Amino acid sequence: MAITENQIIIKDVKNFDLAQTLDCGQAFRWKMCDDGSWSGIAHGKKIRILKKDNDIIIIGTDQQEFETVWKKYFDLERDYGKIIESVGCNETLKAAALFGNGIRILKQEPWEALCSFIISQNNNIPRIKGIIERLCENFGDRKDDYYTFPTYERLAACTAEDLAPIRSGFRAKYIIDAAQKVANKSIDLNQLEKVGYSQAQSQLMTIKGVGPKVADCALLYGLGYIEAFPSDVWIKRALNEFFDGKIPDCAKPFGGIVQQYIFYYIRETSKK
DNA sequence: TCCCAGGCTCTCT
DNA sequence: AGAGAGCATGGG
Repeated sequence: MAITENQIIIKDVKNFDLAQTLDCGQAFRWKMCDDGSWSGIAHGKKIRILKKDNDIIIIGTDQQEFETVWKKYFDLERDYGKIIESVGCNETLKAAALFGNGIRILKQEPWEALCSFIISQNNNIPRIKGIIERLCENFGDRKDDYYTFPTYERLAACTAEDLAPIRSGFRAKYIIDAAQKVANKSIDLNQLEKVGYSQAQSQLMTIKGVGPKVADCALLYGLGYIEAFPSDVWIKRALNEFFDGKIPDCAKPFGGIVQQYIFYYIRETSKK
């Protein structure tokens, strides 16, 4: 790894395609810039990231922050090549994994993941992005030219009418219920990372508007449960069409990653 | 215009 | 326990 004043370079990173990872529907605050780099906000910080050959360059950070924040966020210590190899038990699965071989599962902040996927229900990705942008602009903290993701404390103090400007529809009351349950400690998100998948899922489902799918998204993208397998309309269609309704056994230990390969594969190949 | 979207709640069998 | 309507909003 090479370091200069305001950026770091990570040499020879495998299985990391920025577009595949940042625009595959797992996170909603990344934008591609005119020069092909990507700009995003996470953990209250804004960075730009780009790829040059097989090197990853992160602008707007330093080594200390990289070690404590971005290394984990971008899941850089996981060997995705090995996972892709081990799902060879099924030809369609293998094809999907190879097609999306640059996807990494981002380890997002638990509250942001939970809140974002509450917003995602019965919704489409462009509109999810818009709602989240308005949520941040209205209730996040301003930091020079951007807004952080709102805290649950801030949203716990809101009414559904207060959230009207973000135009989230019927989801507003769900956001508030989630924020209140986290704020008043009836749900401890940090604790959920340690209690095991099933326990964590059922606790999340005590929130109004959180069912198995939204819970699985929070578990996978926010709480580090790589075995969580969010099953939305796209995945259900794909499972029925290609996999007899359920994922092959060889994929189960890292179902969430495989789920993302399938999601990306069917959506990209169905584009006109 | 119309259909549908990274679903869930509520009600009625 | 299983099926189906309704939900807010707006992208394509």
